[in-house]
Amino acid sequence: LRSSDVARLAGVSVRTLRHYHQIGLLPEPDRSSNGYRAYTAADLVRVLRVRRLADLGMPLSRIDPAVDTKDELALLDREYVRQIEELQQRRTAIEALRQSTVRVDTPAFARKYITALDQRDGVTSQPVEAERDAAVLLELLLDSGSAARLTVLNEGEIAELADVSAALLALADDAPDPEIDAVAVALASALRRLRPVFSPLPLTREIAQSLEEHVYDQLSSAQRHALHRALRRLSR
Amino acid sequence: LRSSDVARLAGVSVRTLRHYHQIGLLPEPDRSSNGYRAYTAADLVRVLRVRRLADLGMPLSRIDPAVDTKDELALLDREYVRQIEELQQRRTAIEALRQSTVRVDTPAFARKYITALDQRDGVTSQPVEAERDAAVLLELLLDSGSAARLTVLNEGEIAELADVSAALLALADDAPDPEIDAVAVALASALRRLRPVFSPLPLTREIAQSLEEHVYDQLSSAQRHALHRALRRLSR
DNA sequence: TTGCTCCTCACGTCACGTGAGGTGGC
DNA sequence: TTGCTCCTCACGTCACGTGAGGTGGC
Repeated sequence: LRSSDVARLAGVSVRTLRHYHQIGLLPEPDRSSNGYRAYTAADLVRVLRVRRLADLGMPLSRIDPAVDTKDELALLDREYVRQIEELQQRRTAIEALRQSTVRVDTPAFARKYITALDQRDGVTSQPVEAERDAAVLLELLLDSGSAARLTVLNEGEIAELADVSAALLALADDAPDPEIDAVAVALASALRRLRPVFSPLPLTREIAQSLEEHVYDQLSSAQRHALHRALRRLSR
Repeated sequence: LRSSDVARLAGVSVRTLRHYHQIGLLPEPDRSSNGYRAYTAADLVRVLRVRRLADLGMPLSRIDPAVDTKDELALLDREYVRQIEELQQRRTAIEALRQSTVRVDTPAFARKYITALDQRDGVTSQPVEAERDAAVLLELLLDSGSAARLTVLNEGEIAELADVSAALLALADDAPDPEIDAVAVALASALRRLRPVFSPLPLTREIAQSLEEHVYDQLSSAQRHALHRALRRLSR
C-alpha cells in the first residue's frame, strides 16, 4: 500500500499521515526500492483507529492506539456537555442582541436610554456614540448591585434622563447664556437622583480622571459649560 | 491609562492588547516620556467592544469595531446550531461505544461476533485482535448495503461463526491432520453462507492482496493450512 | 519529452502564552 | 542595591494545509 492508498482508504490526506509519523502515532513503514513508503494493512488499521477517536474530537496527544480508551471517552463526554451549554448561552446572548434596535455593544442597563436618545430630534449620531461609550465605561465600573439598581429606573425616569441628555447634546456653541443655564439646572436635577447609584466607584484617582476626561472630550465648549455648572450645583 | 490598567479593566492580558495592535484591531496609543503606552478611555471602550464580540466566538478577523455587526451575529448563530448538533451526535456515538464491552474501535456489525469470540476458552487475546483488524478492514471495504446485511446475521449464525473461528484460532501447530481437516470443513460451511455478502469488493488487485496477506500473516502454520483447505473447498 | 506520483523541507494558520533579556523609577 | 513594571523580540501551541523544488517510471 502506498501513501495515497492508505490516505484514500482512511479518508485522510497524505500530509496527515506524515504528521502522524512526526508525532509518533504511526510508525514509519519500510521503503520500496524507489524510496516510496510501503504501508501494510496493519498501518491502515492503525490509521482508522486513530481517526475514529480523532473524529470524536479527542486530541491526538491523548490517543494511544495500543490502549482501550473508555476513560478518555468519559472525559470527552463531560467536555461536550459543557461546550453544548456554552454554545446555548451564546445563542441566547446573540438572540438578545439581535432583538434590540441599538448597537450590539450597548450595555443592557442603558438600552432604553440610548434608544430614547436616538429618537430625539436635533441630536446627531456622534454624541449618541459618546453617551454609549460612557454607558460602556459605567457598566464596567459599577459593581453589580448598582448596575441592577440602574436597570430598574422606570420608563418615566428614563424618558426624563433622555430629555435632559438630548437637551445637553443639542446645545450649539453659540447658544445664549440663559439657555445654557436652563440645561444646567435640568441636568443637575436629573443627576441628583442618579447620584446614589454612582457613588462608590472602585477607581484610583488617575483612572477616574482619565474616564472623566474622555466624557468631557466629546463635548463642545457650550456643552462643557453646561455640565460644569450642573456639577457645581450638585456640590453645593 | 497604562497597559496593565486597560488589561485589568477589560479582563484581558497585556499580550492580548499587543496582539490587537499587531492585527490592527486597536491603534497604537501615544507614548509617555518613559516610553510606556498611554491609553485613553476610548481605547478601553474599543477593547471592551472587541471582547464582547470575541467572547461570543466571533473570529477577530471578522470583528470591525467601527461597524454594527448584526449580520455577522446571524452567521454565528447558524454556526452554533450546527456545532451543537455535531456535539450531540458525538455524544451519541461515545455513549454507544461506552455501552459495548468490546474495544471502542470494533465495527458495529462485528461487535457480537467479537464479543462471542472473546468469551471462548482456548483463544488468547492476540488472535482476537487479528479478527478485529479483519473486521475493521471489512467494514471499510464493504459497501453500506453489504454491511447492513452483515449486521442482521442472527444470534445463532453469529454463535456458529464464533465457534468456527475459535476452533481455527485454537489450532496448535502440532495439531494432527484430521483435526485440521475438521476445522477446514466447518470453516468452509460457514464461509459459504457469508460469501454473498463479501463478493463485490471495490478493490484493485494489489490492495486486495495486501489485505489478504495481512490476515494470513496473523495465523500460525497449521491455521493457514486449515484456511487454505477451506478456501479450496469453497472454490470447488 | 510530457504527465503523474512520490519525496523532503519549511512556512502559514489562530489567538494569544510564555519565557528571555533589558530598562526606568521608588 | 532591590523589586516592580514596563518594553521588545521571538519561539511555541494544534493539526494539519499549502506551496516550493526535486526525483523516478510510463
